Amino acid sequence: MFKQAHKNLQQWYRENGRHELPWRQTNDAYPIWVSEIMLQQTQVKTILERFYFPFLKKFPTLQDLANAREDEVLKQWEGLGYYTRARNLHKTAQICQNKLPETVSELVALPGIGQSTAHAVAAFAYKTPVPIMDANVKRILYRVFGVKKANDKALWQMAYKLFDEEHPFEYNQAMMDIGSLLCQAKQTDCDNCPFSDVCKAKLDDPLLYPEKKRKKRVPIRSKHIVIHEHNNKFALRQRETRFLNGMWGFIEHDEEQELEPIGTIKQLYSHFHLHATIYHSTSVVEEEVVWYSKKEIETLALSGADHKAFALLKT
DNA sequence: TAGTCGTGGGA
DNA sequence: TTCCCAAGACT
Repeated sequence: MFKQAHKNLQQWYRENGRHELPWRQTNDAYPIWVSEIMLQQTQVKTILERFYFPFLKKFPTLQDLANAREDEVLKQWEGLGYYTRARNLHKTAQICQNKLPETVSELVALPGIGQSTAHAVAAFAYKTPVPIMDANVKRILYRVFGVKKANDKALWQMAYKLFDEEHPFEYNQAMMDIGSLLCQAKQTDCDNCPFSDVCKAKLDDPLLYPEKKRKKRVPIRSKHIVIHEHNNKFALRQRETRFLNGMWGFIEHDEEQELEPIGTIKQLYSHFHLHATIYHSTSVVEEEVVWYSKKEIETLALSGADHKAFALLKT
């Protein structure tokens, strides 16, 4: 059915694929898995420039990661966001120890590995002949099949229909690259696309596929963050909440404080916007806290908002 | 199933 | 500025 398209795709991939991506330069499942977790909801550029190499330098092997403390893993993840990814990465390393499993069913049972990542690891690390599914692939599927709306089940069915069982590894890598380079969310290059002859959306307007769901505005939440200082040390707590779990931060209040603010910060999260007023205090702290020097704080994993707050104090 | 979970790139 | 959205998982 897609024989000619598959042939076009193989040639396109040989000539235009992103072969230089570092996680394509290895057969080791460990760095491939790390890259897949990092790349969840995160752009390639960000991972490539700031996180992939430092993380692997700090934890070169699966065992090194398993033997690390969770605090160390979170520190390496600092600034990347979705910190549950880091804690699940650590958990999975401790479960597997020597080697990541090869099958989709075993992989998907591990913390932080869903259907999408399980297929990606199986396909890229172990060359298992299964199709992958991610934002790039989804966009191509919507367009090739001319579908504006679909659930996961329908998308997986389309993925298996379009799949090239003869050259699964190259096909999957190519799908990522076509989605990233040609079949983008807001821009297409249909003239150079291997699916040009079979794409249904090309007959219409590709940018109308998939249908955009209008987002709801996120609420603004106000907080009051107090940086307590005593003997050149600062009061921090390690969060035990679901939000930013495991991350260190200064003392937060919902209510306005009887202090002179040193400034305000804004932090944009996915589901709310934070407007925080920052205070500096030398009075006693009633909450249970840990006191750290400025140098010690640099070794802790802090969220973006806490970094902004602390920066206000230092200037 | 819809909400929760971070941050930054780019238009 | 404001918005979308990027190699999703979990509840």
